[in-house]
Amino acid sequence: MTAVKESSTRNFNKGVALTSCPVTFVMEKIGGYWKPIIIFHLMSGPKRYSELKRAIPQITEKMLIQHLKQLQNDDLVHRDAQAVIPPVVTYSLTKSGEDLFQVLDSMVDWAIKNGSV
Amino acid sequence: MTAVKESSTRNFNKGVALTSCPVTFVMEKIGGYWKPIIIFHLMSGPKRYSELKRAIPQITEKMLIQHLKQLQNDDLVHRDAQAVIPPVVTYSLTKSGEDLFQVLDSMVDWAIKNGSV
DNA sequence: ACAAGTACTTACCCCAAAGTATGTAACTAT
DNA sequence: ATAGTTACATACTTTGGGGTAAGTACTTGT
Repeated sequence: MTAVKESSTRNFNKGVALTSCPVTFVMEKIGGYWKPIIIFHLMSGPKRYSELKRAIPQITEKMLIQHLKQLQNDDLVHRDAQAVIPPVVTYSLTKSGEDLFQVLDSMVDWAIKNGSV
Repeated sequence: MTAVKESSTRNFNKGVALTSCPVTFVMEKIGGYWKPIIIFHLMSGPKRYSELKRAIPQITEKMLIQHLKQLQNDDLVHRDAQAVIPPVVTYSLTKSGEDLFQVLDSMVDWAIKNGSV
């Protein structure tokens, strides 16, 4: 157990910045490499786990379920599992998840304007 | 020198995903804890280094200049230094930086709607 | 003489995110 | 019998972002 100072900036952020800065709030939800990509693929409709895997070949299975779980916890993605064998698990965006379209869209706009692709 | 496998997902991303996914492109520019906050503070006009420091008390000086440098390299922020003593260095948003307003704004919208603050 | 302010720089540490590799349960098709 | 499919789980390692602490050069105020 390595102690973390009570007064560290990290702790301060966890308590204050994350809840008071809306942009950081969003980053916490869709930040990282894979989340926006997963969300993007779910924008075109619900997908099975294996479909997502094929749609994003570079992602490892660990990263895929890990992020799907986090997205569920953040109520951006809904998981529907059918109790059949082989299992059929379908992921879809929640209302909050769908609402992210505006955010991703403005990002794409900016990227196009500013030298990407 | 620890070798990194040629075929690692990371390398693949550096070469492909970063340039082909606009959202990831944006994340690379404004991702992380401090960049959006710094940009936010520059939205209200040019600021001196020390002004930024006072405006964001939790940030360390190392993080502040580090990110200011990265923002310069990404052409989001402009640095203006006057050769006087004590030094006067002013940071301001470039056109690209100002254009980020739409992106940050849509993030704030979403955050308000979805349970932050 | 020396503290204080300005805009940094440098060395070092820590941890969480990301990646690698492998295993599992339950069934189906050959 | 055994290979394949589906949707995961788990142990281990790496790496980069972020943090701490301290120092620098130059000048002004007391």
